[in-house]
Amino acid sequence: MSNAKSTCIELNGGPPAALLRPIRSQTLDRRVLDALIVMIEKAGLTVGDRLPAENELSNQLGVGRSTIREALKAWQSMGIVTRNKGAGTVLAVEISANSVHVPITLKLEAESLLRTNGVRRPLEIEAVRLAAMNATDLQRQSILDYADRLLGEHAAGRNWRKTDRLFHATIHDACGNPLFGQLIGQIHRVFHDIYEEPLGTPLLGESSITLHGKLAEALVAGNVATAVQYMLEISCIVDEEVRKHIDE
Amino acid sequence: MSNAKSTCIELNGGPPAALLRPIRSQTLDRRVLDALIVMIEKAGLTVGDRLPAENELSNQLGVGRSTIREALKAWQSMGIVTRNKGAGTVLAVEISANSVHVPITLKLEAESLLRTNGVRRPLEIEAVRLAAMNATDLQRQSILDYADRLLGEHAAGRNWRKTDRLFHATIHDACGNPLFGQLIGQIHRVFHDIYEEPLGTPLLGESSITLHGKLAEALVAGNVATAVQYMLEISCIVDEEVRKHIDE
DNA sequence: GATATCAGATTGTCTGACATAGATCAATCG
DNA sequence: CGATTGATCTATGTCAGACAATCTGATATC
Repeated sequence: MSNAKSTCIELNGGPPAALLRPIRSQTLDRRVLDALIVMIEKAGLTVGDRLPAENELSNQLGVGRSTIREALKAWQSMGIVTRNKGAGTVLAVEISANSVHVPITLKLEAESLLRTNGVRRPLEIEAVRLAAMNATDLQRQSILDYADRLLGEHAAGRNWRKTDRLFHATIHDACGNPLFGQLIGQIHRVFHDIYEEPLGTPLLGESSITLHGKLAEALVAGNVATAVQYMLEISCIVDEEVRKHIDE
Repeated sequence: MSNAKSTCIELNGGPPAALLRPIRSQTLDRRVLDALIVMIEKAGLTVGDRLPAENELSNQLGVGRSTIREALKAWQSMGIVTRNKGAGTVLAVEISANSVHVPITLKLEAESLLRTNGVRRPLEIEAVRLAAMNATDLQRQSILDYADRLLGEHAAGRNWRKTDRLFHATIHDACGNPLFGQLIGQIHRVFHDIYEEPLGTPLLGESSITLHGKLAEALVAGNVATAVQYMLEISCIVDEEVRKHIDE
């Protein structure tokens, strides 16, 4: 292996991962992050676990604390870790050596509420289409269960938001392409963080609840066109709610 | 310039007169970025312009250089600025006070080449659908022109990649929702940075060139269904190219 | 048992210093 | 005269040490 004149540990001999090379690692903080990924995987750290302290990383990797901080800052701004004064740095997403996190930014203008939903719509619809074709029996059963629970909770006047999230997450999972769940999830986070939380009111209208039940039935039955149609209607209801909100 | 005191805008709030104002102690680098946005807008800086040096920002804003660096690191990791040793920090995207850049990360696994194209497909198709319905006459003419140029360049054996980019960018522009262009553009960048550049070979097959011409005709004629169909075929050709590449 | 307090741990910030790569410009040589 | 080379300046990259602010957990107290 590469056991050259390395005063630092394995910062210089980054493993040339198979096929998916983690972008060009020339700057020091990039290599720090690469080393951190290896370290995290070796230690089996997962979401919620705490990373070693900055000073310890600094000693262990043989780089200054500022470099460690800048590397972690990059991860923090991308949402990969969360850092709290006094508490430490904790992992916020799953991460492994054969995955690479690509930063993307959405530039939102003041009037982009409808536009945000506009890009979410085709993604949701495609996810439903794929799920209706590819879902396993187990997944179809889960989707049905969540839909029942959703209708029940709504009828009982209880909080159905969490079940709604699980319902859609199951669909995204069933479509077979995890990127759909990732993208839609983050766009959903945009909705929540940028719009709902500051505005104080949820944008998801209750009128879509019954459509969720019909969507589940069609999807589980493999009725692709019908399921897609219901998903489209659900998305359009969000548009209406947004317009109603803007008018006020 | 005005007095130096006014440039030190309420970042520290004055240590002696520090009231109990900050209930929610926003982190310092966050405030640095907010101040930077104001500064950029006031100075009229745009893409390609250089920001003041770290030391100057440190003096003007009254915070340590490490804080400036961490703030800029966050912007760098989100692709908002690029930084080069000796050269300085330059703006990479338009930024203004009434826009917010939302960080999103795509976690790519080793086998997600097809999956990346999988999420791009519904976005491209929806963009074509919207463009076919909403494009202005001027935009339709541009799309036709670029398609002609594309076919001509391909027939002449010249490099047609730039024209291809312009062709699609015009469609994204014509769809009326700038988020489509943003998302697709960044996903395209993922393709290029992560896959094509390390692998050394372009994935866009030449067989799709003729389809571009048909797509342009259908789109310009407002024939929505036909245009969508051609866009779908183009995207599927990319899938085939990817599969061919994986088999080798 | 519940609360208050204290010590340790950890990130946030500042300061100062040096290293390194890009940019600029003048001097040199063909 | 033009182009290359070299020196110098500028700005980011990295390091080290220090203190502040805050959270965690254990201890002490009622």
